[in-house]
Amino acid sequence: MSKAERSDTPSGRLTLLTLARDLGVSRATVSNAYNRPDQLSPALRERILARAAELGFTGPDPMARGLRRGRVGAVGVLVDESLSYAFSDPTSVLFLDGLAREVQADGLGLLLHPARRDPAALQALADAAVDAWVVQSLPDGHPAVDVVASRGRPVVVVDQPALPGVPVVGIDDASGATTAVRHLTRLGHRRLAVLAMPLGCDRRQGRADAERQRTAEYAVMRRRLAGAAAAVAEAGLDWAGVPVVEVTANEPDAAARAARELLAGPDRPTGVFASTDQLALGVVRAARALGLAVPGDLSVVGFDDSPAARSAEPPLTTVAQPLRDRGQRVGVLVRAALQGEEVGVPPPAVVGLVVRGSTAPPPRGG
Amino acid sequence: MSKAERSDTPSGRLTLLTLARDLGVSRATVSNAYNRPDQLSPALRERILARAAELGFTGPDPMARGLRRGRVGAVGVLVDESLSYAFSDPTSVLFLDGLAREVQADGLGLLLHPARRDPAALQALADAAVDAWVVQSLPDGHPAVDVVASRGRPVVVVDQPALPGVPVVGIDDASGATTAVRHLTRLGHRRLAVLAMPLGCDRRQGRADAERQRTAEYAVMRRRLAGAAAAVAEAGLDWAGVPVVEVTANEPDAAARAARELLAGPDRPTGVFASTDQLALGVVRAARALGLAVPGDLSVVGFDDSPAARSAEPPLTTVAQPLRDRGQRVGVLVRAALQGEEVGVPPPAVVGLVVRGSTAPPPRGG
DNA sequence: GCTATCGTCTGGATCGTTACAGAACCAGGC
DNA sequence: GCCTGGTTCTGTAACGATCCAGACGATAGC
Repeated sequence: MSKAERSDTPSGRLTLLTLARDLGVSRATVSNAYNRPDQLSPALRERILARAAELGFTGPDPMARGLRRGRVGAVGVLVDESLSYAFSDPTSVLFLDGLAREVQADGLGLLLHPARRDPAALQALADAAVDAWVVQSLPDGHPAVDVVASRGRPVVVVDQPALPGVPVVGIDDASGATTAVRHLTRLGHRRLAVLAMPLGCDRRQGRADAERQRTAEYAVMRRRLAGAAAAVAEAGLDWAGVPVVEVTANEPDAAARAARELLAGPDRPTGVFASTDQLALGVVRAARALGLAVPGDLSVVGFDDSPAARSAEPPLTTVAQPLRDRGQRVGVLVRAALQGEEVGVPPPAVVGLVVRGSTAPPPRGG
Repeated sequence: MSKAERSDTPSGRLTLLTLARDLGVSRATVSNAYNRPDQLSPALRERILARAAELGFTGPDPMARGLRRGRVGAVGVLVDESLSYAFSDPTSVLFLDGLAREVQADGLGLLLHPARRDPAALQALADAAVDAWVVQSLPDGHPAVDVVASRGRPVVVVDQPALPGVPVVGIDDASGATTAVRHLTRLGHRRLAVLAMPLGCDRRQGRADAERQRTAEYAVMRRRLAGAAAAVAEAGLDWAGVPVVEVTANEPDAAARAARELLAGPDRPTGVFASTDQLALGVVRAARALGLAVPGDLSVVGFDDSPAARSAEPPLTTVAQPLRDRGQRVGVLVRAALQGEEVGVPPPAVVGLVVRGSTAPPPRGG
């Protein structure tokens, strides 16, 4: 027996060694009983497991195993700012669900960390024990992204920000937005407006000028606005004349507040492109509060095709993106990367317009 | 120099040792540069950190540190079945948000694991590297609960199930339900009905008889039903005559489906106690679809006081429990337990009825 | 000048596991 | 009898860090 084997500490904690000494076998054998059943006789394995249960030993220590194997069984997920936001946004919820479902096949859990900017939070990210990181829809240049990217573990980005050499799972936001706005112009709408999610971290509310649109920190919004602009130009209209209203948060309430003044004016729009379904729901609510009929007086197009869009009253015309699928696709990439495969950047998923009840031709007088 | 120090592997990976050799100092000193700045001269520390940045060394390996220190910086959260459920339920969302906010002060993240029953999933739980577990509202006797409880780490349970020696953060469900139903009886309602969340894992839908109520796997529902029964008895009514309808999921849609048949009958109730706000929202929706006015024809009381209850139309009368606070309280317990403090079972939080617009005296003819 | 104290830094032990090379044993074939 | 091959088990060396007791100078106090 080696020195270690002979050591006779009373050992409050239960370890492989405890068990091995108790049974008079080597640590390696106990380890094999758990990890490689084919490496020892079934009889001995049975004996080991039985004695383990007796002593209350519940298996190898996860951290020690993690160190040795280089795996902990956790996928880090960097979500925007507060968890409640990540949980309130249906897009995000379905994404996380899809991701969790996919990675749980490998026994992986999701380690959620909000992407805060303070040093303590950044340090916590650097210290987080994960096998890979998923960065979910963060603004360009967020310091937390650099931290996780520098840890040398596989990284998969969702939507944004683009990182050199890092696969991004996303959709063709621009063409989705173009389709949405084109739907409105083809219906005959000439007075349009756009509702935008936050364009920066400063939580501004109100008209976003061209400069603000161009310098938006969220790439997704930059792309959707650009797509919308393209459709507007295509219809022979002036993009500068289309009010783009930035909302403080991607929530119906905030959108309703923002939409109220937009719809109260004299030259109110007849067609609104809301860049997410959450915003679209708010627009519909505001319209109703002002006595406007949707789609009679006002057409609203959303984006995402969240569950709420389907069950809304009226059901929302929206750009459909495969929400839960995205999570799953990210999970597939993560699993592949963890198996050492080189993963390329997948092409953006296709999006298509789903026409429902929230859009119609503009009112006669409009 | 020791044998280890002399070792001249090319070392693809960057470790403390790499850096120490490069700088001609000991591993301990490099470690101190990161963890105990007061243990070495500022000049040397600066030199170490600078060189680390140069070489691209981003700090000590989290797993090795985890093994040595006995901490990984993760709180495991065992959530019911699928993550999307945990994310869709506002109760759960606010709870998780409160928990995350609290524990992030210690740099802890939330490791989410769905509580599945298959062996692979249970194994994944046993192998999860966490400092503590939070069990969120699981049915009695769920095998996953045993697994996490047996790992020897601190455990805090939310609502249910009760575990010997484990602190539970919860509310006085029974008295909350009693208050809610009493509110209806005091308004003069005599024909009552109750909507219940799932009582078991078998996702049944329909009337739940006394036996089913008594043997419900979810303690929270057992308590709320018992509380409701008490109020009914108090009003001199027969609990057996009050239909208790079990809904397949805690969602407005499912509740609306279940409520439809309840409200369609000839002797439809004039007052419904929905055991969660989600269910209450569904009842209101179903009532409206049937042409019943709330609260004119039907009074509805919810439970939880979720954000949706406040902004619903009409705003829901409901039993208010401090949702985000609960998360924070759990976080406090977890942090305390991790600091080695003995944590007792805190008393259940107080709940109170918030009377809003969804309740009124029964219609005259009723 | 001699000890006590302080601030810095080092070496070795340790955390609990898994990977790997090889020992011990048995059976079978020539 | 000797070699080959297979199964089963052992011992040692990592994995990458942190903790702790002490070494080493320099400074201060007497």
